[in-house]
Amino acid sequence: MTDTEQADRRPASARIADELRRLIESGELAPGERLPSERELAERHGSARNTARQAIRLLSENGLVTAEHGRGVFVRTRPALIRLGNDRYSPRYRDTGLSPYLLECAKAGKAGRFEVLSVERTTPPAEVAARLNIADDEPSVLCRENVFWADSDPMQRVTTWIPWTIAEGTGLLLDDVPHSYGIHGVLEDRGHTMTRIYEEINARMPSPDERDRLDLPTGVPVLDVLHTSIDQDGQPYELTRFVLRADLSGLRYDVPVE
Amino acid sequence: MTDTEQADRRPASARIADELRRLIESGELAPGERLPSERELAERHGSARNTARQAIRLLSENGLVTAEHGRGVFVRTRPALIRLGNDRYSPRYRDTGLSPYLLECAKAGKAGRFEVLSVERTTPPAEVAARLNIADDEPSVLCRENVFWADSDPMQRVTTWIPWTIAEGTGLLLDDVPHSYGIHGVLEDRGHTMTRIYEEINARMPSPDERDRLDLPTGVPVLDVLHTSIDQDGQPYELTRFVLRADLSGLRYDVPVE
DNA sequence: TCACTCGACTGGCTTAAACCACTTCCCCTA
DNA sequence: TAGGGGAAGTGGTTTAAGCCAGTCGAGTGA
Repeated sequence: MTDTEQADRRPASARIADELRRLIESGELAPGERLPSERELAERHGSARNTARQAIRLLSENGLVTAEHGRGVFVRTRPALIRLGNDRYSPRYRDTGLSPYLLECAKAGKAGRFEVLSVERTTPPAEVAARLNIADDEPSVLCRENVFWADSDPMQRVTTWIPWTIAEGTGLLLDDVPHSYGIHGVLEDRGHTMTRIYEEINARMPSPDERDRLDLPTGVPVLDVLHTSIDQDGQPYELTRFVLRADLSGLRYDVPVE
Repeated sequence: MTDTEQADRRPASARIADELRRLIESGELAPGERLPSERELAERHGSARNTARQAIRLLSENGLVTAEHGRGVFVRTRPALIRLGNDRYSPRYRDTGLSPYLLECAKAGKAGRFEVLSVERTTPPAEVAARLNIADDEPSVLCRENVFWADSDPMQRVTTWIPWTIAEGTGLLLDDVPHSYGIHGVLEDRGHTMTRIYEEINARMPSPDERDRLDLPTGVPVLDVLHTSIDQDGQPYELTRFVLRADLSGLRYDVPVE
């Protein structure tokens, strides 16, 4: 009784969302399956289409469904995590000769690759210059922008800033970094040892630009990760910022028990 | 020209959102300041109120503004990060005698405290039992639920499972854990040394329940963090899950350069 | 057989109007 | 002076209608 009363005083959109949520969580609506259309949901509940739309927005914000323009609204499939731990440079990874991203993709049966958007010598933003401990009034950093793909999904946007004094002569200006371990592999080959000294992780909804570039469905937050490393001399040598979709890729740190 | 054309073919709500975004990023609308009301925005742009509303939703999803029922829409203040690195048990923290959360709150000039929601001996969920390497068919774990407050903001929801064999006799069943370093301090006092072996971080929109309990404004994602630790004998001794609002608390790992 | 077009369907955006719920503050009363 | 009531203003929800834009398949034509 109390339940019914409580349910009835809630907004209609919340009630529609609850019914759909129940169907999804009980498995009656399987992952990947299409929900009834907005118009059908509205008619079925005797509501306006906007009310059904609001219900779907609620589910979408909860990560249960994803809307695709012209196709329909679909139940989300379970997230596939991508490893992104703090032991990124540990021997466990180095031994494979692959970057952690490629390695995780391989384990998940996906084809991973970096697409280079741009490589250029630029003047860094003030915050980047400060963290890299360099002057920000001259074009003193190498800035690389990549997109990492897992199969056909754009997974993360990566921007890396490296002091020009470290980058010059490394071949990092090429579109195709000649090392399957990526930039870090090239730098290690040149005698640099790297230590992570700062990492910052935030979650937020994507900007329209990010939504475009990462091809994000509605309601998917992004993880915004920033980290810096120093080399063996204590000099900051790299600042990297990732923006990655949070539904297909989480962050994982997993130490095997020996 | 091209810009204008491009802008004109975009939805009106996106254009309103862009103008507000510009005002916010340029500082003309300062953090904490109130935006024009939906009705005023609509009239000013010659649009319907719903269109202004949609614009605000876009900004809200991007974490730029937050809507408060009956009061208005406000520019977000800059996130105050809470440290949550993998060096949680390092001497740097131990020396202070405070848990990392309390320490970070102190540094940020906020009063942090744990509110205990429940402490009980229960049967763990299957996944928890598996990670703690115990049988899941008897009430064999201590389960604690806390809410962590920073000043008057409910910041994170914490659930901790500890094998009963480890928990019994520690005083962990009390509402008030007798140690400012928290559960981990109590366990360390009893001779346990802990090592983080698994950490998983995801971002998603909150469930309605979480939105209630954490008192979340619209458009704020949560970070969902799960980790386990082992003791000196290699036995899993703890599984903790945090759900924390992503706008007031990020995750940070910060090693000072010596 | 291939390529294209078109129609039916999907979600996305907008309008205009109404009512509800919450907050704030002012004014009036006890 | 302290408290309560109410008005005004805010965001939240809903309705009903229309048009736009993307998807997909059936059918047509070369």
